[in-house]
Amino acid sequence: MSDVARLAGVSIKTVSRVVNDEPGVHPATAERVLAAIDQLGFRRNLGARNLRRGSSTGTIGMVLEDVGNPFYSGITRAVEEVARQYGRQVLTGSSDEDPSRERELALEFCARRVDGMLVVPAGMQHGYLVPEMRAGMPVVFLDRPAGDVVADTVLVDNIGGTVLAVRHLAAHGHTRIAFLGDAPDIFTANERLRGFREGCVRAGIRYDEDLVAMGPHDERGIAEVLRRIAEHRQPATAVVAGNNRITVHLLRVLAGRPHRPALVGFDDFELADLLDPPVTVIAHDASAIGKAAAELLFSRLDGDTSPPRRVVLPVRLVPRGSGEMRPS
Amino acid sequence: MSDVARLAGVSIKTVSRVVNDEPGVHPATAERVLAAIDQLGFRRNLGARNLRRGSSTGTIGMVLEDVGNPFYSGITRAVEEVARQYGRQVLTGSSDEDPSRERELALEFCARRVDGMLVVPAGMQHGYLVPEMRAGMPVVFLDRPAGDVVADTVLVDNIGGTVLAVRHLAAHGHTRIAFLGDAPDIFTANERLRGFREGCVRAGIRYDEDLVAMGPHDERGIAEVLRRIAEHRQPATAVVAGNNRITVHLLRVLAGRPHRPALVGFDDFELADLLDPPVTVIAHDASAIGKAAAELLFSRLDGDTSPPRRVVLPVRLVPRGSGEMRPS
DNA sequence: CCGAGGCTCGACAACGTTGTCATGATGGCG
DNA sequence: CGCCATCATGACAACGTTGTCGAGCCTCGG
Repeated sequence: MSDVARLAGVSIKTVSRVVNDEPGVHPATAERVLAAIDQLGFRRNLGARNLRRGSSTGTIGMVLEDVGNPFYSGITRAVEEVARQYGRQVLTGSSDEDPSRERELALEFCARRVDGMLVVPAGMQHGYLVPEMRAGMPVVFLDRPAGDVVADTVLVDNIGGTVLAVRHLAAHGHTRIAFLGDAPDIFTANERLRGFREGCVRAGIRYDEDLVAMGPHDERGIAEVLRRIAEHRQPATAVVAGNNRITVHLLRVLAGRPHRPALVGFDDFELADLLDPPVTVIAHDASAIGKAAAELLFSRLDGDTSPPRRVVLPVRLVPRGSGEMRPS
Repeated sequence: MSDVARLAGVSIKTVSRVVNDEPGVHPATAERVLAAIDQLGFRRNLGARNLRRGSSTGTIGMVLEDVGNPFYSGITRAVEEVARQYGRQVLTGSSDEDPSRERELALEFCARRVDGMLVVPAGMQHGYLVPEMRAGMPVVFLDRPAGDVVADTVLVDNIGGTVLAVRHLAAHGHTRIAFLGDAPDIFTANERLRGFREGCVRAGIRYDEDLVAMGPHDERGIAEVLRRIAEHRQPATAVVAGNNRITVHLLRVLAGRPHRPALVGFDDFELADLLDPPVTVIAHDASAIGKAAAELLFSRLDGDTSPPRRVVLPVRLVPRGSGEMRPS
């Protein structure tokens, strides 16, 4: 900036005035300054600006599990959209379901003085965020609640969704239904298991632990589970898959088998409608989660100090065929 | 920081020494300082630190078309991975194929003094980056080359891929092949069209403009194009789809039709193998693109000053069935 | 007992920017 | 012509941090 000032024959303060469109600069002077800026390729240093003004950095941080997962990238996109409306940039980082990595990322964002943070919790301990939150940094948790702090949270109706799935299968005559979920220490996985159990109760079906597997989420593991379930004295005729990854892997394992169980998957996914049979799912909108969370965050930044909110977004069952098969 | 100093009864410089693990602080003093830091929830301000040290901000910027598109989110993930190895955070922004938005995002990143930038060009003008590049900021272009600056670029073999696709279809007896591509002002779309034409020449097939449609990339538009092509005196018996979005929309339009053309799609996509028939694609690895680009960027940051490189990543044809159908 | 040298620690400036205030020039008005 | 308001501009401090340098103290060898 001092280079620009020297070249234009003015003081740095005048340059500052020009780049900030402040009034009280003679048009001819402004012209000279702009020419100098152009010639030198000057770009003001936002870091220094924010430091001096004590204003916001114009960034928000987002810690999620894996940007590469379409579910989270849909969320990211929606967040970016909202952030743009509010003139903020988004810093993202993937925790890979590792609590210490989540913490590391979040603290790094804090050190960068983000205006607010969106977190998909990987662990159950979030006490490390308390100092920042007390200092006024809003934090919104997405998809899963925080372990040990009260804060705004945006979830989907995991229990209600799985109840729907079981009811749907039961309505088509299934009485032996299996549940394949993710590791039980993941909040959503656990909730969906609870929903599964409650769905069984409501549908008057016996809940059988032998038909439940939590954890395996690769093809090998799922094939193994399926084999075990098939060998049961009373095998399952239908399966509820606990998330989009599991559904996809399950489909791959089942591909080409003559006898396929009925299936309802949690999470919608692209091309589910074009498979054979089309896959019935519990659908919810990733971008709606991102949008709700981001808007909640920005309302806090706008000064909303009401008590922490817990938003639970609705899910809906999309019948496509795979859940409508009758037990053979 | 001065609060911490006051509370610990030391000067701010000593606090600085403690948070930076500098030697020469008495253990007892350090203890007091750490206690004060903990009590006050102090977190050092990275912005001020970077300003003072004149060092890098530890961030890189990434402008792409849409984080929500699995192709780009795969790239993003790979970039994040590499950035992490080099201790950098990633700022992302979606241009939505809008050149002015791309420019706005890129300049914003510059103002934040990112150490380097990855850009999926939306437009053809990148002169606005010249001042920063001259000032030493490395820029790597991904997926498409820059319009008017020479810089590192990572591409996939668009032409070779489409040539492969045509050869594959021709080998199965097709002589009337259609090409559905994206808008021709998009580099990849145009390259793939060139590859299509060259593929026709090499396979001894007549290149017929009536069977080419560039631009429509929603279901409605694609249905319309298909209708037009089907009404041709010599209709197409096979289609090459120019990218993953077009392939998916095309599949949806074709779903349930009795007579379906053979199909090869550019870009692989999840579940392509489970469709009926499974979709033959020209596959390339999104994460390989991101990895290559990020590594190129960091090699520049490490001081590599060799002339700009153009990396062209290979593609391969994955035969799955949809391209192996013979003309009826 | 003195000086050298090591160990702790603090005062100060500086990074690039902007807010505050002061300065000088200009113009209008009585 | 003198006064005051207005305009255009600059000098300076400050944001939170760290690099430089020097001060004070203690220890140890001569």
